[in-house]
Amino acid sequence: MRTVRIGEAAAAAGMTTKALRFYEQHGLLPPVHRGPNGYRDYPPEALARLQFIRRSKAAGLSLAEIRNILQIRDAGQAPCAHVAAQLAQQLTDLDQHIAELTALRASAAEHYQAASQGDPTQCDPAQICSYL
Amino acid sequence: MRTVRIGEAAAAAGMTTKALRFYEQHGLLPPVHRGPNGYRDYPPEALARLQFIRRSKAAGLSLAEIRNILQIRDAGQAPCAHVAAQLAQQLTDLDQHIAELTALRASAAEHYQAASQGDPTQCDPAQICSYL
DNA sequence: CGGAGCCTTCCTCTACCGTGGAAGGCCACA
DNA sequence: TGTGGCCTTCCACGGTAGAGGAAGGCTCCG
Repeated sequence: MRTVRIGEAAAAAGMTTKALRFYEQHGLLPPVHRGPNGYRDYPPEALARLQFIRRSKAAGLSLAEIRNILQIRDAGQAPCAHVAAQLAQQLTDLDQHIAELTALRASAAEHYQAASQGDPTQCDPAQICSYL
Repeated sequence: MRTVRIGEAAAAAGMTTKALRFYEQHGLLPPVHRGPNGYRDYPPEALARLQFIRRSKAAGLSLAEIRNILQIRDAGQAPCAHVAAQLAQQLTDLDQHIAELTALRASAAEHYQAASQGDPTQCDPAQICSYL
């Protein structure tokens, strides 16, 4: 198992080198060993961590939340309970967000009905558009 | 009908003075007449425009979209057709956004099920958390 | 005359997640 | 030796809709 440079690690995880440096800078990746030329040298195990970040992002977690989880794991604890709590919060947030968008959609649909059936010649210029 | 200063206009429209200057700067409000002291002097008709902006924002339109509508009206045309098209687009966008969030919610719910029922002691540290 | 409360402009900051580019170093191949 | 392809750092930008504040001018009231 050889170490890889940032480009290869990024490609293996389906990310960009920019993203990896960004994650390191923001505490999602520990400072990695540097070769004599200053290049980052990633051990093979780093890939699992990158993939975890990927999965978590896909699950809708923010980088801050992912960082929290990683810190728990790095402290030697199993983050399962924290992950469950985070996901529960996520569900609540999503439900509220979806409800808001759904309400907005209903309101937009009403406006749309009015606007598409309305008569432009009856629109009062002073009101700009009477359908909004 | 007297002209009003920015504070009064903003209060009447339920906005802040910051917002009014911002709208002017971004082309939603035409440059307004200034008094001899440099203060902005809003004519009473300006209120309708502000309220239109308010309604449009409440309908979920972005400032850019609102600006487009206002430009059409300022060009002497009735923006109804454009408004209808904009709202139709808005509906499409909302539907897609809602669908995405709904899918994300389902996936989060699945993860949550797994995480809350899982056994932390069986979690492989190398994977950080097997429920994500 | 003094102070409160408006107004002006201009600059910075918010949150999110990186992307783009500049300037320069390192390495291999022809 | 040159050239292309990696790598390094650091700075700026994007989109959204303003908020916050500094420094200074105006106006009204007592």
